[in-house]
Amino acid sequence: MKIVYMGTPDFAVPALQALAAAHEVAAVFTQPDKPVGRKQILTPPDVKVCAQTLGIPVCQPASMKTADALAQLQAYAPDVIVVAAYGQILPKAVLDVPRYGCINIHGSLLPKYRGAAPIQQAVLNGDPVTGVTTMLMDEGLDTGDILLTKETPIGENETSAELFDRLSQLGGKLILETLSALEQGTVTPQKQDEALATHTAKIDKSRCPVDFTQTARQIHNQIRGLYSWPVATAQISGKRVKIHQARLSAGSGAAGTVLSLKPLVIACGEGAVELLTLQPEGKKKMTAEAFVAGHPLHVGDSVL
RNA sequence: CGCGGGAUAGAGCAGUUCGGUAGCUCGUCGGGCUCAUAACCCGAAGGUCGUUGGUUCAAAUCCUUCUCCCGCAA
Repeated sequence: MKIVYMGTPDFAVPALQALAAAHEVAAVFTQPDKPVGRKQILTPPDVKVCAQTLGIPVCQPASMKTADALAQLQAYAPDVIVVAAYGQILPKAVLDVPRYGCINIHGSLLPKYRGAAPIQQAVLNGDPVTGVTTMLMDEGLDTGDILLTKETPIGENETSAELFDRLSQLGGKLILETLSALEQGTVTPQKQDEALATHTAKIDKSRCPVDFTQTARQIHNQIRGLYSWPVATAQISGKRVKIHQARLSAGSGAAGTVLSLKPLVIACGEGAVELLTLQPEGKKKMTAEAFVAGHPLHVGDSVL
């Protein structure tokens, strides 16, 4: 099949690689290069870098709603368009271009977690299982008919970053299966059950501060769900500190109390968490052991 | 020139205001104690204090040049 691929961040890279190995990928559409970081260096999206190494033509229209972009797309005459974390809503005119339609790879088991941050949301909620879904896109937000799904368990200590990585690989496999099923006509699109649909908002930094009066499990889910971006934070020794990684620990006490320094264990509203990797404001990431070595912190102190 | 923090022993920090032979915690190595230990005790090694130039009898500390790292904002 002749494919046009639309995707932008690292999540969309494995699927592109999988497709390029098995099909003809005529072109890749991705977001324009954007200034990134403190220095505002113009950086190409991961998918663009990947497409270039594969020798696939890249288009970066600012919007797919323009006549120019549409014409550009039509010129490739794709049989199918595969979309993964592209970052733009596709207008009906685009959806109608390929005869097999537009297929989206989504990082959850739809209709659960439609929207922007399905993977992080699954970890934040402490879900035991999640997966990827391929669906026929329609004009709604992740509301199209489901083609195939693949489940995977979420590890007890797995972070969003790790799950992202695994799901992107799974997505690559699933899209290949989906395309061959489509070609052979062995898949029937299934309507989504609206009653079970949930939405996930984009993650922002307002969810970063940790409230140690919550249960250890809630806090643990928050920390691993927000890793590696934007990362949970807390006030320790008067400084704002990012908590990169932590895990559940035995022990209990008044919420926010330091129960031990080696390892660094903090009591929560219920249970306790062991902090593993920290980063004070203006400093580099460091182990909890290193943090304790240079900061006035004692057993019995409170970090609330 | 968006705002701000930082660069001192392998790691994390103090010392910089008020210049005067570099210190703390941890780690490492050696020894001791112990049935034993990630615990405890004793001892040791390890730093041209990010770079350039300057002021001074004397600079981690004051002035100057540059480099790099990071937090926030976008």
